[in-house]
Amino acid sequence: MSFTIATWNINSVRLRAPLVAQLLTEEAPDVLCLQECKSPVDKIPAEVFAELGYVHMIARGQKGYNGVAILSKQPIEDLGDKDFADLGHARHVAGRLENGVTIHNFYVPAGGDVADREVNEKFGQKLDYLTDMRDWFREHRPEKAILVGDLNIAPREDDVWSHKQLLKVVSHTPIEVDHLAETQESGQWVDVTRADIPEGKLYSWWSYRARDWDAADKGRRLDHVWATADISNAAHSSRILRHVRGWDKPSDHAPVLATFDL
DNA sequence: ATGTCAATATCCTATTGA
Repeated sequence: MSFTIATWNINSVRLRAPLVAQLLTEEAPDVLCLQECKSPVDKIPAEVFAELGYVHMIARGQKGYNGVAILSKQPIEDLGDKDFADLGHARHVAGRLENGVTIHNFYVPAGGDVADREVNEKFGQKLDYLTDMRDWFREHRPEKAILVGDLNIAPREDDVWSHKQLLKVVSHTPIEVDHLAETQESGQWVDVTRADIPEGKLYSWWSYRARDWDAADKGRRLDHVWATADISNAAHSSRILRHVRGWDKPSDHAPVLATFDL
């Protein structure tokens, strides 16, 4: 069986429910993982998605900030969530499909503006969140699992528009890249997107602040699809839907997709 | 490159977060 998973930081699921519906209609992924829903779970417009066949949803939410949801055409068992680094935020939820595949949906803290935990508490929280992820996956070695989400780090030089100019910018600093690498190693996660598309610049986020995001093209690959080694070979056809960033009233993130033959 | 966008609280403007 082949199934396609998509991940998308939606930046308000209520405001952009029509865009979610458009993506579901045009791409028909089996599973869509959303981040930054910015909504309590009971106010997510699940009925809009159910009408399109996505009758199963597992979600965690809070008022105004954060929030993650997994929409699925197939039944998905709620495996719970973990409040990594004890921030009291809704940033993770996990589910299991009937084929036995576990899905982790993450929204890693953005980390604020200054890349120094001594003066910026949010940066420390981001590093602690990643360290807690690392320790947890060391303790609970994932198998037959997919991890997706807005990890808020662009690890490779070709994951950013200018490696040199972003070395001190939160999302691409060496300490963040190191922390992300340790998390990836602890779960023996394979970066599916880069296994599929190993060469060339690849972005999933473009700032709202650019006058012309498309022309400037100063993007970063913050959104990721990882899989454990036992199923990563089944992945193919990875895509980042850049054109979605150009939709009316868009999210600043584009959806990232991968297909697995399992 | 201090620009744009969204949610909230208090109210139609400021603050916070990204």
